[in-house]
This record gives sequence, C-alpha cells and structure tokens, in this order.
Amino acid sequence: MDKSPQVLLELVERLGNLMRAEFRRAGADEQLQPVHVHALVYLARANRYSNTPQAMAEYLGLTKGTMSQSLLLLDRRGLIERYQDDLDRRVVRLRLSSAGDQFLNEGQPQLAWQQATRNISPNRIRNAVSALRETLTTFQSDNEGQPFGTCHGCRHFERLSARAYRCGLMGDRLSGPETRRICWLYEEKGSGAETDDDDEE
Amino acid sequence: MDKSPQVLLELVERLGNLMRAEFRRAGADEQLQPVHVHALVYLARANRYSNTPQAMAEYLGLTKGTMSQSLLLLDRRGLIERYQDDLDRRVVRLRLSSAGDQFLNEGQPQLAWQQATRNISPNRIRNAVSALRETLTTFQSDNEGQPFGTCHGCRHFERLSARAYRCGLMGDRLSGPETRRICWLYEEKGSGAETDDDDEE
DNA sequence: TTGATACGGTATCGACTCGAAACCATTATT
DNA sequence: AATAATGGTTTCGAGTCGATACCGTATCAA
Repeated sequence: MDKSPQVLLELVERLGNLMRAEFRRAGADEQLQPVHVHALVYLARANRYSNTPQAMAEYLGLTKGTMSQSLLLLDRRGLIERYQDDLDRRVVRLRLSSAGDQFLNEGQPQLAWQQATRNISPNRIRNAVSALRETLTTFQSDNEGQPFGTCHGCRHFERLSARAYRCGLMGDRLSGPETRRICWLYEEKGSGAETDDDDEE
Repeated sequence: MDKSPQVLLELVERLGNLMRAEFRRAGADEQLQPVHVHALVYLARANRYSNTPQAMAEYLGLTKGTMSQSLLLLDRRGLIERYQDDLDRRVVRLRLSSAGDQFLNEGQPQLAWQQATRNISPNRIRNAVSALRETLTTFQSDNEGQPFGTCHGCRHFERLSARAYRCGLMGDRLSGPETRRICWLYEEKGSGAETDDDDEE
C-alpha cells in the first residue's frame, strides 16, 4: 500500500493554505479578504459566458448568497462593475474596473508562486499539471461539480478556419485569446479522459 | 514564456478549495468548520514535538489567537484533550480524544481524495509529489516559514542501529513509526535541495 | 393570456473565522 | 531581583459562510 496519494493531498492543502495566506497579504492594503482577491483573479480569467455571480460562486465553491455579499463589497470598493445582461434581465454580468485591473497588475498576487516554482523544470511542472488535472476531473465527475476548462479540449469547440473559432453550444464566434479563458460550460471531449499533453500552446 | 506554473497554481488552488469543501461536508455532522477538521487531521499526524497550539497555528497559517479559539471549540466538543507540559508549564500539549479519533476514522475526510487519484499511476503521483514538495520548500525558504517535514531527510535525524533512531536536536530516541510523523523542527539536510525520490518507504 | 413554476440574484440572520492588540503566567536573561 | 522573552488566552470588530426567505424575470402549460 502506497501512501503517496496521502502525501500529495497534504502538499496540495499546504500549498493551498500558503497561497491563501499570500492572497491575504496581497489584499491587506485594500482591506480585502483572500476570497476577494481570488474572485478578482477569476474574473480576469473568465470568458464571456462565465462572468456571472453564479459561475463565480461555483468556481470558488461558495453559495450564491455568500457570493452576493462578496460582490457587494468588491463593488463598494470600486474594484468591479456590475451590469445587466440584455437578453436575460435576471442575469448580472461582472467585469473588472480599471481599479481592479490595476490592483491585480500591481499587487501581483501570483508572483510568489511564480518564484516558488522557478527551480523546477518546465517538464516536471507539465507532468504535475497533468496529474493534478486528471485528479480534478475525476474528483469533479465523482461529485458532479462544474468542470471549468478552456476551449482547448472542450467538446463544443469548433475550429472554423486557421484563426476563427466557434462555440458549438452557444453558437458564438470566438477570438483566439478568448478560447484560452476559463469557461463554465466546458465539457470534456471524449468519454475516456484522454489527457496526454493538453496544456496550452 | 511558459504559462504552466500559472496553470499549476490554478489547479492547486482549485483542488485546495474542493478539499476544503470536502472537509466542510465531513465536519457538518459535528458542526465543525473545515479548519477544525484540518486541525484534527494535523493532530493525528504530528509527532511529540509538534502537538502544541503554536506548531499547529504555524502549520495551518493562523495566528496563535485564532488557533486558541479553534482549540477552545474542539475542546468543548470533546474532540481533543489539552494537558500541561511537565518541563515548561507555559506549554499546552494536545492530543486527540477517543471521540476525535473516532471522528477521523468514521468521517474519512480524505477518502474523496483517495478516490480522485485512483486512476493515476503511482509513478506519476510520486513525480507530482516531488515537484510540489520542491515548490513548497522554495516557497518556505523565500518566506521564512517553518518547514514541517518528517525525520526522513531532516538534518537532525540519526540512525543508531537497524531499528533505533534519535533526534539529534532534542536528544530523544524515537520509535520507527514516530519518525514518520510530522515535525515542526524539521530542517532540510544538505544545502542544495536534492530530492530525487525521497517519498517514504 | 394567464397562471404555476423555475431561475438568477439579493437581503437577513446567526455561528464562526481571523488578525490585532492587550493581557497573563512562566521561563530566561542579566 | 528586576527585566525581557515566550507560550497561550482573551477581547474586539470586520467579515465569511450556509440557510432561508424573498424579489423580479423568464419559461412552460394549459
């Protein structure tokens, strides 16, 4: 019996804790809690379908009520902007304000992590990524959570031409950069979880 | 420029969040917050030098004040026991009560994780462990955090004979199982962080 | 058209987290 | 013996978080 999975869990948790502490530090100037920083980071990475309170709550593992609270605070602080969706007027859409954008660029919450991985070869990192990604997928399909992936590897992704893409589920055309953002509607392509080296280019 | 480190960070955080949610679920019956469950898990793994509020706070990334609160709660719920150290009467020592032990065995907070890693080969897990461990070490030496390792790989570890061990720092003899518990006083052996396959046997 | 129902989001409540700072014993230093 | 350092506790206030009730909009069925 191998105890490595246990050890891996310990490491993920520990690193997660440290990053949370790091986020706490990064948000201290602006009086932000770690979860707020995390929300901003998410928002900076989310695509057009995923910038709603609901998707965000799902991603961060919070209830919509709690999420609403946090968004209220971020709005008060002027770090995000809320606006109504034209098609469905129940839906609120979110975007970083320029202040929020600036906060992320200046505070660099993820810098400490970049530093921490500096000694590890890209190859080893990629391997770790692939292993953890698989773990995540398994975990989520066990617990019917939302997947949250990028177009690359999504079953709805369609390539129209060399540089034109499209989401088959929503029917929209997508720009190249947009295909690399986090999407709520992501669904694994094949049935078997075949992930060989599907990082990103 | 490779974005893998960024992706790795995202994964670690996401998995960390999910495990936190899992801990929340596991503790719901007993009205425990995730951090309480985590504290119990830590206590079950800590060695004789590391079962104090201070070490625990360090490990979980909390201040001693906050830790004191959580311990109060766990004590009230009868999941841990506190007793005084004989040598230094300022020091409080902690142990799982039988109820706490039972909670961990029944609730199996880590089971979901075990499940999630079932499809990944031991070898890939070991590689991921090694990469993350190195990241952790670098991160900690960047931020002067406590290392928290096991005897294996610690500079104070001494092997007296085939089956007898000793901590050179504290001068105590250690049983085999005890050398595999988490220790607060851990210090990396060499100067270069050479970790090839130093998991555990 | 008109309900009934589902859905996205907000408001309120209570238990709890968390850092900061003050505080209390005990131990170490001088 | 006085002073400082150390391990823990207490207190405070802002905020998290799930649960629940609630509001407005959309969808579905007659």
